[in-house]
Amino acid sequence: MEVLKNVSNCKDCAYRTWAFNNLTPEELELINNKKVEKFYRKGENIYIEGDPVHSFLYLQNGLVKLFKTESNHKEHIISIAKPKDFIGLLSIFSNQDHVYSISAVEDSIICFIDLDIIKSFIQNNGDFALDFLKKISKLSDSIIKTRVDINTRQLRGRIAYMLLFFAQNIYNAKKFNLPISRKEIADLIDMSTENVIRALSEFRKDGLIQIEGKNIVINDIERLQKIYDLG
Amino acid sequence: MEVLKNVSNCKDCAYRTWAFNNLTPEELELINNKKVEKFYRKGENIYIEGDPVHSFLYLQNGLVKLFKTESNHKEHIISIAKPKDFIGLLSIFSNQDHVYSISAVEDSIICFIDLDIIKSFIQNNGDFALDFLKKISKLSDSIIKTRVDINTRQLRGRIAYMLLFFAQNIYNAKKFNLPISRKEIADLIDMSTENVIRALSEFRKDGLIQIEGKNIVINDIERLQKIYDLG
DNA sequence: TATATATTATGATATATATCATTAATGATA
DNA sequence: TATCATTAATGATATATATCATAATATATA
Repeated sequence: MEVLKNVSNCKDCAYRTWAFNNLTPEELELINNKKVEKFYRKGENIYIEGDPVHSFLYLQNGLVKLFKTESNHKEHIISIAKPKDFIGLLSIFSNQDHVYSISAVEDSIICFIDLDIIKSFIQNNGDFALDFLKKISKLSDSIIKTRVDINTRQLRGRIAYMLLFFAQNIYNAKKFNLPISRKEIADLIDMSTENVIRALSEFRKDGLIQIEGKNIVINDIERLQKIYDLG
Repeated sequence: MEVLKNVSNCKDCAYRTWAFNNLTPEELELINNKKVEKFYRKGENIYIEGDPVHSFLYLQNGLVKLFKTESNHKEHIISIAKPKDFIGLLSIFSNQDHVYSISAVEDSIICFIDLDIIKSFIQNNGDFALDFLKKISKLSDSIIKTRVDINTRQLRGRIAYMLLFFAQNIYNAKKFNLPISRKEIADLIDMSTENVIRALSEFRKDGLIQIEGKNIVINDIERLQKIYDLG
């Protein structure tokens, strides 16, 4: 991790329109002064389960995963956040400590804003509060939807989901580099690593995808969508 | 469904402390005048997927389920709400229409508050906004936690989870009446109905529980907890 | 009350998935 | 570059779960 020196100005931040559009110039100046931007190399932890909650985290660049080790020792990825996403879960507003861990899946730049500042904005700026709730609730519900989508399907449907997720949701391209390992895919879709590998090989043999290591090309997005739909 | 006439006063509502504690007397009076209490018989739908979002829903009494039919025709229960719970998902603040359906699992009384009123409170009452966000985020995250808890476990662990959920979370008793059918348990934990029945029979044979129809007595809560923990 | 319908229950069998074993390929490191 | 460690790949086998079939109860409805 590295604290960035030449920090960007919040006013010019490409993501400002996301949820910070309703701040007054003074409020914007305040977070601009107080925010800290940090760079994390792929694989680094941003925080781990049990760490105290201090900040509201905002992903500027890169890709991070939210994960947890279950009591049965299985590691589980709850969600993957992409640029413009608030990172974490809403419980930062109600919990003292983080319930999940977060680490960088790709080199990432994360913007830390003191949570008390966000709270004061909610308290004092009604337009911000309402808009913020809208934005943040969308993200929270999409995590729930993802879990349901995945868990009501079996292996092939889940793999199709994951491929479509990266192609459509993250990279917006048919050709991309898988940012996570086969083991991490397994932890994301709750299947064994071997079966993830097998399903990917199967999809390749069927001509649905080309895959060489982490390099993926999606050949037949419609058929992939159908596999997902039928589950 | 039946609109109740002898409505209770919000001031005296046992659940007011939950999230409406920071309202001014005038604001409280406003929701008291505008709220509508409705009675739903077991099995009735409160709303279905696609219905427009009008109200913030608050469960006064009874038990309801939030569910969805997937594209692969599997029905899936996302969560079960108990008294004092806000019902639904946060996306009511960002979506025009409901994404999931809700129906009564037991006879229930639901309090409908116009969503615009809640939104205006968020906009105009900072203390309310902050407290409301805290409360509502806790609920949202607990749904995510539940999905993870269930989906990282296999049949017996999931059944144990479900039994502990009703015993500890809903009824606070070792003896209770299962409010949902075996099929609904299956839809909740993403397993087949037959396997749910089999696991319950197995738990009975092992002396973990007594079960006769919907009537359940938990004999060995520690062992049940262990089955859940080991997954 | 009688009849139809849904729920619960259980066994047999098929299918899906996990686990174990082994090898190859890749990446990290001295 | 050589060595070690991790990841990926594949087959064989064990285990978990779903599906199909059938019967017994329970519940709803005419």
